[in-house]
Amino acid sequence: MPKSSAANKKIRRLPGRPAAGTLDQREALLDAAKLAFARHGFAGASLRSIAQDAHVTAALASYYFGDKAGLLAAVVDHRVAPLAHSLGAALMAAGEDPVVQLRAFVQAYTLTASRNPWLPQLIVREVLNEDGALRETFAPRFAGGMTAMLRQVIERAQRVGAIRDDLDPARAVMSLVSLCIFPFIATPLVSGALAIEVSENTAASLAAHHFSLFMTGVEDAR
Amino acid sequence: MPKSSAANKKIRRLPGRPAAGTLDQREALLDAAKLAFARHGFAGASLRSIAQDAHVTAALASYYFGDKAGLLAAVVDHRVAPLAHSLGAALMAAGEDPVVQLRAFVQAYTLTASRNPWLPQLIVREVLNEDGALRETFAPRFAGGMTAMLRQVIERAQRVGAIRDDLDPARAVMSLVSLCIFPFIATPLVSGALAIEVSENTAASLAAHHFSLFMTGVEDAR
DNA sequence: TGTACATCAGTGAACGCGCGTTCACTGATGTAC
DNA sequence: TGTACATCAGTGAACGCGCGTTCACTGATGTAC
Repeated sequence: MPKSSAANKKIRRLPGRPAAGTLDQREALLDAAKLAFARHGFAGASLRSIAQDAHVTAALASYYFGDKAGLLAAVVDHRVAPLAHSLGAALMAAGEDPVVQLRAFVQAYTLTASRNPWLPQLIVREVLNEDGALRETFAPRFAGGMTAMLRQVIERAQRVGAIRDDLDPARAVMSLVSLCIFPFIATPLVSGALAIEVSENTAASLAAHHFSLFMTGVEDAR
Repeated sequence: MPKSSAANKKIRRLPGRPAAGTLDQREALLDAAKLAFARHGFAGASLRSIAQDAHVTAALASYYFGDKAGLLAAVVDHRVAPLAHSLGAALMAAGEDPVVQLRAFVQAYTLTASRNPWLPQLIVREVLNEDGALRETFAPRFAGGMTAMLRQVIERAQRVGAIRDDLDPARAVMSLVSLCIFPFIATPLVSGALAIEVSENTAASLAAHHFSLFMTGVEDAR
């Protein structure tokens, strides 16, 4: 009769088919992977360390996701995509007024990023990578749609007279996105040298700062 | 008599002490390393591929710089530091008027970054890394000093009445830096989805956009 | 209800590979005479 | 000026290591009877 040896320092599963309902190991892997990829990059994060964080075997990652690239793709599908879609939804749900839409986007993004700091870090890291798998996957899938939406909103704001119409709308989108994203990827600079608190508590205040700086800098003074 | 075999496909040095004056192999290694680290990250760039780019043996990198971390440190010392110092100098040389100083900084940074796109990419990458060697090296050495200088200039602008004094100066620095740096690290987004040209040709125009957006967004409307 | 068995989720050990690093060695250079 | 030799910049092959991945195997589960 096999007996779980309590003498073992490590708690480890017995071989053989495990009890049902333990299938959230897949979720644990995705969570550990999203954090590790954001912290150390795709190349710098090893499957063994990710598996260890998830209390799981490294072989399980290959078993579930095929290979390391498949794990990254799954992180994008099941962790990044839902958040990206919810940002689009927040912009859409804000009504017709383009200024209100922009404020809603900035608020939604800032809150999401403060709750999930790994998100902008993972994206920037992998979009930065010239050979990054995400570069061909992510940019067209999310960044493309998101920036296109923002661009339309800004062009509408220009037509309505809320934003100077001599401003290049693409550059306006770029600047808005810069203001929103950068504080979350420059953490050591922001919370270190500048001593700014970036957290869920300060998210509303930070969003207000970014939105008002952008809108004032951009508004039609006529 | 040893004869350089012209039949070899690869042009390779003969063993033994080489002719004098070929010592720019060190420089070639630093240039190849700065590009590789910026493109693939510290973990993702191999010494063998860097050495190949520099037309040099991998063993030479260890011979010159001790180890891989030493190569990164040398890149910081001999490639990053001069550019960082020249930015500080540009700000200092701009006189007393804080608004003029800020414009000078934005112009100098934008021109430098458009000429050396690897610079912001390398910095963001390694400062992003939780275990990055640069995180403890770079942030205190450059980012700290640079943000402290900008902060002083902005506080002076507030005293002079050029910037609203209800604005948190640290947040103002963060936003200015966000506007300047982000466009150079989000290349696939900026030159892809947004179709914005970021190059030495457009640097002046881009700098003007960032400076005017920032100053208008931030100025004292009294 | 009890027993026999096919299924298959997950394992653990091993695989080859590319990595950073080391080191005995090479031979043109610069110096001593 | 010519020769002998110590120096040392750089090499190439080898090192051990950790990586991603594979695969024969395990045994609880769910099903058939």
